[in-house]
Amino acid sequence: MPIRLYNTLTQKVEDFAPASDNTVRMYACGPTVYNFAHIGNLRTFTFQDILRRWLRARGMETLHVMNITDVDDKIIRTAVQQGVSIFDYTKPYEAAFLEDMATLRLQRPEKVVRATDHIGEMVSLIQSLTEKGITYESDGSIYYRIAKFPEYGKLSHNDFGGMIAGARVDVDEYEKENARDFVLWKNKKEGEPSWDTPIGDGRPGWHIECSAMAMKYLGETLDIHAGGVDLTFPHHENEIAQSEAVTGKPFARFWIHGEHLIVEGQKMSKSLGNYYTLRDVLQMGYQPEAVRYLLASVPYRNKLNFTFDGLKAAVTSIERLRNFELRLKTDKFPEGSNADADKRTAESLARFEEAMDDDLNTANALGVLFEFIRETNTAMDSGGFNAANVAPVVALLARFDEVFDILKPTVAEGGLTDEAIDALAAERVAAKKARDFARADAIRAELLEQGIILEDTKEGTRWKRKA
RNA sequence: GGCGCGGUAGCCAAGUGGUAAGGCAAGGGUCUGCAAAACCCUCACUCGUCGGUUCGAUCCCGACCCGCGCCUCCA
Repeated sequence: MPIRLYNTLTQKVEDFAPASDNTVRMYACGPTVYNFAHIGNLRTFTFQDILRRWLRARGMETLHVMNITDVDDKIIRTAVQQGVSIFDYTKPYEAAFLEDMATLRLQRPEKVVRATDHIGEMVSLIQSLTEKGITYESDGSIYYRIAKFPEYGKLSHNDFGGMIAGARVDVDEYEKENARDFVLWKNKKEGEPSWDTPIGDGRPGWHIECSAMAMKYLGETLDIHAGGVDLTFPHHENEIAQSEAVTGKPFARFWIHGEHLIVEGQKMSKSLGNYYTLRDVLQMGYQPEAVRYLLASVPYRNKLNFTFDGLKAAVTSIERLRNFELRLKTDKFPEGSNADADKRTAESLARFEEAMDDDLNTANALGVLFEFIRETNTAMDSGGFNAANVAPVVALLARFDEVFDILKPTVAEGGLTDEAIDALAAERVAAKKARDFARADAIRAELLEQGIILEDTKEGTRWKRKA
């Protein structure tokens, strides 16, 4: 079965394959770097990560471009206020964003590109639009006349036809012919950064950057354009208008939108005090994997209710998965092979993949895996699992972790190394053997303080890091 | 008003026209120097409400109630 993805454009789940060769050309709207990313932003980027990882797991190559919006009204306003250049203002947030991505184990897209490095491309695109008679100028700014693009509204499934006639003046100081017309190039304002170009001294509007950068790196028709739901309109609608008016070709074959995250049942906002960055959550003592697991566990088209109960549940779930992996790798199983065990593993792998193929149904995929783990644990307890059955299970877990990536613990800086833990664990075993339980318990307590849990099993003592 | 999404056990959540996955929590048990950890078992006659279609509906249709998103910057 092919991978099936929901396409906002057609409002249907469709079979997906790249248009040409084996490379998926995808563009994902990245962050505006005026602040630290919050967990809501990160939910969207986690969904994009799951998407790209699953495409790759299914044997495709990805050419994934993510933009960094490093110029917009908010950035300019704040930078001017602080008396720094927009570059100096955005630079640390851009770095922080890339750091957060790495912390959350979000794979780096093949290309991460800045808006301000592509002013020339944007200007060319605006010039092409002007040549086609789609733009108009007002007060030194250039606008897109949506009346010239009859398909306007096809992505967000809105009919704007009736509104074209009712020309209004926008509330800001720019004159527009139609309320829906949007700015491509903003005239320079005194005291604000600008670029002196053939179309004037000014700065780009928000929408043009994505069209320009996407087409520069990925060609006129992308396989996938992804982003948060809120971008569907107007941002993505405008991208379509800009790009297709110039090329006459579909801008993207698949439009994939990730739902938002809410916090404790409410929209996240600073005024409600439920606004969290990744850094905030990690400071509370949670591991990045727990955040990643929680963000990935709800299918991307559903709203995700981020709660601390949910985060704790994620921690415990990860432990269950890791415990199983640990058992698989440390238990001694009888020689030979059990046919039922292999059959169960093969079927679970197939069901896991089928769930992921089904529009990235991560909740279902996790269900398959947990059910498999319970059944396999039972088989292990009752002797229905042999040494030769281990390898396929290891492969199944690897397949799972290829996309979820939560099995490997994050080792804190300055924490105990594996070798140091091994040594202490061995010392405790010796103390136990000598029936020096006081010493043994002391070591156990000491390790626990460092987040290391010791487990005495039939095969001996093993240890693990707390999730 | 327009477009769209959702209401499944204490919480999160999958799902199908044929009688409810999974995770967490809770209760019980196995194991153990004690403990911890681990593992196992139990846990929705019921899927917002009311009608309809059907041999049969949580899943299809209609109405209604509730919550939410977008239509303005926003992941």
